[in-house]
Amino acid sequence: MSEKRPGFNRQTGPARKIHENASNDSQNGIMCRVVIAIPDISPDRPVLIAGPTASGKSALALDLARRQGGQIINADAIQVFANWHVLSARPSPPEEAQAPHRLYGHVARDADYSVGHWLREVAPLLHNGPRPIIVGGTGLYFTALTEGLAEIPPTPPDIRAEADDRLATDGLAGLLADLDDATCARIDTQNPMRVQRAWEVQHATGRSLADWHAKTPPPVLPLADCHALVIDAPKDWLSPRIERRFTQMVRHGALDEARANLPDWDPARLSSKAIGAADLIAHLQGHISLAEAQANAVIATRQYAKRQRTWFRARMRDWHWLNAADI
RNA sequence: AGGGGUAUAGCUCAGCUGGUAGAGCGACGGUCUCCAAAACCGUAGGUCGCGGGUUCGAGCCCUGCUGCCCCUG
Repeated sequence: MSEKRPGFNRQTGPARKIHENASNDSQNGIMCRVVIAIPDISPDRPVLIAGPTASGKSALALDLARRQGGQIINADAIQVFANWHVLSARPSPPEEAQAPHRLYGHVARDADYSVGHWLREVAPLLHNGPRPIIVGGTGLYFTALTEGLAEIPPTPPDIRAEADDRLATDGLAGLLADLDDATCARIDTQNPMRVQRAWEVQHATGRSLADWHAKTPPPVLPLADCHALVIDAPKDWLSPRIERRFTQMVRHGALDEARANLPDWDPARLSSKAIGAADLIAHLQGHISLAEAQANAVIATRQYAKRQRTWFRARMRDWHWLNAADI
């Protein structure tokens, strides 16, 4: 009874309702009554809020900021992009007005971005300005923040292009041939992206990925120094919300947003990977119906939520788990 | 009503001249230290519409029925 299943190892600290209020998300048109039961949160420690899409983490963050003060910092790989506001479920302007928001929509749609960029942008914010409330669904970002990330220089575009080329002509084997055993043992050698990453690091820096990893610096924000909250959102609870939310997105301008991206649409861009983007574009191009686009997007979102849950369960065992239905 | 076609995994479909079924997608589980709303790995689903018959053996042949599609009237 004391041994809980891995991934459901919730801490059972002193939980009490710290507030109860109703908020009206004017942009998304979603009325939500927020009643949360979380442990004591001191107003001067950084707060981390991770959770699957549509689990209500943004509302929780905003609520905390309004109540205790603090700046809300985005930890979502897609919400950083300027071109998808509604579709990426970014806080609405009225919401953003209620507390300082950082790292939202500040990256151009054709720009590169990655954990490294993010970590470099977050670090200075941790010691300047109000208490950080870092919220998002990108597990890798949180892990990099609290467990450390090797300080590998960004991959130059020409190296990336060379790797793309090499992969296209010689396949995975072509890239693997250049890697050392230690690196091969460390990565998924069947995964083109991981292999390419290792190859790029090797070629751009002259050092192996395994070597860089071995010299990972200490984390920018150790878990012990903050309140780390993960929202546990079971599939059956989350799926209907995902479906409903996409309908809301369409109702609130997701199609117009897609239309604005249509003229120079490039599926290869990172910002184009926003779930639903390609589907809405396909619909605007007359390839599929809106219903199909919607169905595809909902499926992709559910699959994404599953991957998030898997990451959280595996990597955030020591975080404080909150039941989504309780917040 | 007559003629033709079709009925195989949740969905879309493969299955050569008969030897007890496969794929893609979805579902489910997992991996992941720089494209992570990405990429990858694994698992489970089928009394082959129903009933007869031929055959050592039928998803595949014959036949009756039922559903759906097309054509003619």
